[in-house]
Amino acid sequence: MTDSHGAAPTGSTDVPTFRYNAAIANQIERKWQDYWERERTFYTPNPTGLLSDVNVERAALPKLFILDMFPYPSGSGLHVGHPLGYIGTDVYARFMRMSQRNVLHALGYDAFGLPAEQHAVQTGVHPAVTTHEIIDTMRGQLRALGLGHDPRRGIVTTDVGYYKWTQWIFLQIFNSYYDASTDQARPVRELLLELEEGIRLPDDDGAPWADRSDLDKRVYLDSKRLAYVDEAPVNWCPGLGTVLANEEVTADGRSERGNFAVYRKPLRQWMLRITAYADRLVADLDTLDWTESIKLMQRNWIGRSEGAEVDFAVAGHDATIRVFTTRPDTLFGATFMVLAPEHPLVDQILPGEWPDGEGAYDYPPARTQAWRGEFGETASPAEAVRAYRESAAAKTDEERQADTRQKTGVFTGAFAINPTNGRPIPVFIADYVLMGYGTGAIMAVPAQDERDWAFAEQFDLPIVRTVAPPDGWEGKAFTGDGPAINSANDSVSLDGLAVVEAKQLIIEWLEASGAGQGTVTYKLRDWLFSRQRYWGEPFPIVYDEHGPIALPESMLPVVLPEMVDFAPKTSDDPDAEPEPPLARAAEWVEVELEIDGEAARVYRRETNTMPNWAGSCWYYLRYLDPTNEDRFVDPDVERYWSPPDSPGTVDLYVGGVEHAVLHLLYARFWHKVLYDLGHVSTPEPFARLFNQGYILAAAYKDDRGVYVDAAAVQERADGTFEYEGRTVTQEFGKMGKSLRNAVTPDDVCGEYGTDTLRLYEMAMGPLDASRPWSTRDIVGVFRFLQRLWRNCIDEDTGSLRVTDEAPDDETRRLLHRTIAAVRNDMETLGFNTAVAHLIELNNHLTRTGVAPREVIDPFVLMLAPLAPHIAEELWERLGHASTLAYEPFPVADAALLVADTVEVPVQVNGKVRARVRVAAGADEASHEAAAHADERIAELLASATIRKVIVVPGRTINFVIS
RNA sequence: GCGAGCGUGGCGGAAUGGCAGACGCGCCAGACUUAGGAUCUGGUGUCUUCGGACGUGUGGGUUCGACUCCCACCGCUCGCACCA
Repeated sequence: MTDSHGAAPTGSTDVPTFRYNAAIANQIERKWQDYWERERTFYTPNPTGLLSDVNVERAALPKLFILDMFPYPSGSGLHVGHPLGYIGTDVYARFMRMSQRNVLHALGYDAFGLPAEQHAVQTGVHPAVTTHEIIDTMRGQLRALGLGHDPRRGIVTTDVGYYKWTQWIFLQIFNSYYDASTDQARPVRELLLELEEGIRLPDDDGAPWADRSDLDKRVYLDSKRLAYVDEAPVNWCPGLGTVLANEEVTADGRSERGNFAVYRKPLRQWMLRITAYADRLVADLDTLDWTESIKLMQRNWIGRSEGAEVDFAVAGHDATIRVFTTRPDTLFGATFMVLAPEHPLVDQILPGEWPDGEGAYDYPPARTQAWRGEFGETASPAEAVRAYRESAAAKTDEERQADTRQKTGVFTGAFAINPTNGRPIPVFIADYVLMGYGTGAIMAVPAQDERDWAFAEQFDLPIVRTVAPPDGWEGKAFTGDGPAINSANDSVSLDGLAVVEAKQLIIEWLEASGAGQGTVTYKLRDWLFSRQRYWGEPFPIVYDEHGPIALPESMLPVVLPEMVDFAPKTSDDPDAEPEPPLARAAEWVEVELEIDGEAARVYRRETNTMPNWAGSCWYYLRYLDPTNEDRFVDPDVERYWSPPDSPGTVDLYVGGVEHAVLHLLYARFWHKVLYDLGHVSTPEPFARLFNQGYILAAAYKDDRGVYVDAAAVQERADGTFEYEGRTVTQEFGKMGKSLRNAVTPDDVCGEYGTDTLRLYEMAMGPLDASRPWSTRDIVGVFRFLQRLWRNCIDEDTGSLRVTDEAPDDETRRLLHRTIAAVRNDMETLGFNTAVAHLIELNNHLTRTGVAPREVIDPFVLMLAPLAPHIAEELWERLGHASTLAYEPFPVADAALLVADTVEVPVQVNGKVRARVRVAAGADEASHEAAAHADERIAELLASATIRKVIVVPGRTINFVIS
């Protein structure tokens, strides 16, 4: 503690003994944190089960589930930015407890994953050890913030008792398939039953079900599961020895952690069939109370687009190229095709030599020459294709991005047939077509697509407009709506139709002629779910010689084996093969089991582990019933907290926008699977989502561009900044270790107390806005608490100053206006204005110099959600025997909200010229009369013609004159 | 490039289409003080000939009345980035 600020304890001589300062605040805070723990104040009752022992009468109240995005325990500790959301939810939770709701509010820890593992690798200390040390430290820091969590529900995802159920949910996913006819997940065993009974036929081209071998049947069923093994190109990071999720790779293709190179490499990996839910994940967004921007990000990520698949025959080959297009109406204008460079069909359709002259249909030789572009000198299409692929592969991502204007590609020598008119059109490969989207091939319609236009210009390709641009159109591609032109053949004519109608008609024609059909495509891909890491949940899967087998539920949990050497095998060789650390645990991997009554035999365990996201997909459900050893959550408990009429289990979910897509999408997916299988009663996990802003802070760079310790920077008189005598430049950024601008809650609590920190974080701006931290400003709310304390407690004697005298009328009315305002602010998470209203009321009491109990009692209750420790202390000193946590929040007396008289501004031509007092509820005529009675107004109106008078009773009077 | 959001004092921010700048910081003055970077009291948008005039990024519009609604532009932030 320093000798600066009013926080200095009773060291100097003339500071009153009982003044509210940091020492007294800290003492009060510790006292009440101990009280809440001892009295189990925030134990939230379940209606049944193990957690129905305390406060059980409250389970009869309507439930409210408030959730924070739980923290990842990080070695660098907490700064004041981290708890912003936690304080916000705590204030709301405390308010709702006082509003007679049974509030569930808890905080667990998301502790599996790469950061902890890397830290462990670097220090050589096992991640289980460091993780628990860090969690203990964080629990201490968060306890000091006075958060009213139910401590029994604070699960840790790395505890066996938790991840057993993560594995159990994986089994539910593995043992399910998506039934397109009922549009829901169903158990695979039901599919098997229907196949065996012939109710359903296999949808592949294979033999009748009864004729299939057991192995064929197993392969078929495995191909239908929501969790399946597939070969997929993934982000392989040999420097970390693991594959990485897309979000763990930076924009320039390196690992977020450690900055190692990342390569695309096809590997056999576990995938979860999230794409089966794409439509529902989009559609159900409409039922959620989330910000539009987050919904939009999810919609964009899922990337649903409607269109058609069209088959183009390849001239001279027994092959067809299937394309996806959102503009089937422009099919008549498709003058060439483009395949992704790695499209599997490319090598099949390459002719032996360049088709010039005769072999190039009607295209003149000058043109076909141009199509070869920079590869014009190559001897054959095959060589040109090889050269182009090499040049494309050599490009970095940055070069590719810079190239978005300049199209590159090469003619394959092959021609395809436009199904509308039989015209042969050249087939190209180009890297602006991506293998991973649609079918990896496009029909190019330069007249209606800017990219295709650019390519056509580059390679001298024909352009045929099939949508008439508006008169005077001087642009290139026209992507807007307009009547179709040049779009007719013997069996169909789109000419004159608008885009929507044309699409519909051409799809009918495509389907009738067998050349294609309407379809929907998504940008969303199945979720790559395995990692070559040690520090994650093991899969409940073993292998026999044919493939994966799910362990029965009775064999859970599959415990992560203790390993001394848990480090991944790393290298700088892009061709190195991943080696999961668990593969080295030989005794664990080889396991003899009796599965499903089969004879005991040796299996190999799955050695990949689950990604970090798995544990966070369902933690909110475990909060409901954290100690249940028989179920992931008891059905009765689940139904209590997720009544079927609620749009989602969690009533309010608060967290940063950085999880807008991945975590929130993954969790919604898991929840929907559990919903389909009847394990949860709501179709969505999070009914309302609120994104809190970030706390920003000034950071300072020296002339080398290196960040210096912001706490040691001084501001000069001229507004510039210096650090150790050198000039540094200021910028603002997210608070944290890397910018060296972190302020810890421990610092603020030590200097002012936790209540001041809480109040400051709530007062500094709206919860959803990012705002710069300003240590200098904290003293404002500290003074507020100090004044409130002084109004209630004599600073010299410590005795209560509150009187039983009735407040004067003005004070009483102000109290009730404050109650109405604060209550409204609490309901709408407008904590910044709630604080302002309380400060106003307190300033009024300070001015009048009296503290009537009739005002102080409700004042303390209103303050309690924001600054609970000082509120509890004052509440006790006011003579109340127990905690105020469940006292009813004050209700304003409506009669006191309407004043006897109100001051109304009088405008002349919209400008305020005077204010007059009128009786509350006075009619328009009285308002007008009062205005005329005003000297200044009378003067202004005397020499003018009144054209109109607008009176909004209680609001304004406006004279329109000329 | 596309999409979304946001522009209010020196600073953080308030304002169901009806008194712009609540509340806080800072600043100014005063009180108490050996002292104050503690605490308390008062003041504080700009200009002003002291009547008032002007003020919510810029320009226009709707309205008796616009920070608020509409259009265009400028600036900042975020997301996506050849998605066919």
